[in-house]
Amino acid sequence: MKEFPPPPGHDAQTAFLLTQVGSQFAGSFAGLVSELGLNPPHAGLLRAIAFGPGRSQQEISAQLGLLPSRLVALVDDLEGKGLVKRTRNPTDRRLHALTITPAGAEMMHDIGRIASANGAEMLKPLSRPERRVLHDLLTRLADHHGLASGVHPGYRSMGREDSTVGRPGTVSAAD
Amino acid sequence: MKEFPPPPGHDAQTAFLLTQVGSQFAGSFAGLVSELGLNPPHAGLLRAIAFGPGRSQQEISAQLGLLPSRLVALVDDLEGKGLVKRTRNPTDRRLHALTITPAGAEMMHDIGRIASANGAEMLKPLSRPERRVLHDLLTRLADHHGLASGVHPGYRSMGREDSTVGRPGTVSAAD
DNA sequence: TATTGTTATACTCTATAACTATA
DNA sequence: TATAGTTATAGAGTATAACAATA
Repeated sequence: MKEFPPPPGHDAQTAFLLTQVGSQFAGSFAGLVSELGLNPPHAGLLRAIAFGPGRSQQEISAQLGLLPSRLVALVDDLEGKGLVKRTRNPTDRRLHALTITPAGAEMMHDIGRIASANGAEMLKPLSRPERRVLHDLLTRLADHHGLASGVHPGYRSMGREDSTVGRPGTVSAAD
Repeated sequence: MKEFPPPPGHDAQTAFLLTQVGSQFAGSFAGLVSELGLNPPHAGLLRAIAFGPGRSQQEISAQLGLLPSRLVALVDDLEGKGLVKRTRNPTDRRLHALTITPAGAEMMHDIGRIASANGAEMLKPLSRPERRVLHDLLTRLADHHGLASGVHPGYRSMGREDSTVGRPGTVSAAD
């Protein structure tokens, strides 16, 4: 079998497909978690707290790469729903340790079911071996680009100060 | 070789990886086009006009699935940069035919170069055969989910009226 | 004085609705 | 009256900066 080189722009098309399908998957997941009264940032934060309980808001916001002021609103939401709890650290009363409640653990379970169902539905057109191949390829891409496991890059802070151009750099729809 | 079934949640992890990597790619592309003074919606609109010139704003907004009022602002931006032109239809003076200017065609070329360079950079960890496999898998996923070729789902209108729940359904970071 | 968390504020993006002109 | 485009307005989402409590 002869190897034909890819046509010019092939990589661009592949990359575009990746953002297109990725956005579709994300939108589908967002629609499902919204039925639980949450949005994707909520789900990601809840997950971060569940997997590393007892940490301060500062630590969590640093891990997820979001602003402390934004974290406050998200934690407020989750606490208002009784899914997480703030506990002041007695030795340093400035720190608020974040933990999930039993209701939060249940919610995590529901989110997991939703995520599995969503993944199965979205990947339905691929056979199981093909899904494994896709998983392998995506894992290598994620590793190469330094994407922290379980942390969605949508959390990353945007707007660089160091850029020579210094354009607003809006991301909008393509995120 | 024995076939092992994937562990539970494997599909969910694959789907998450897809959104994660897709968001990374989209952000990288957004950063590059911002150096041209555009954002991804600008680029997508310019592309739509270039590939189907002479159509009305109504037609374009329907194709891309965005609101007419939003299209006005985007067209204003592109027209202000001299990349597209509005021409009133003499037979029905309500219609504005959209066409790209020579500068717009040049910009399309620049965007194409950027997209190719970005794609090549993002896919660098994969061999050419692997990129072809990835392209094939993604194409089948896109086809199955009815994603129009070249139209990013970020354009789709959000907020459904028909839903039984009727939640805001914010997409935010995960898009 | 420095740091954690919070609140206040502004800015961008997007969506809804009112408006103008053409038909 | 209906439609294409536009403008005005309001609503989220997000970022910056000021603030109070604690160290």
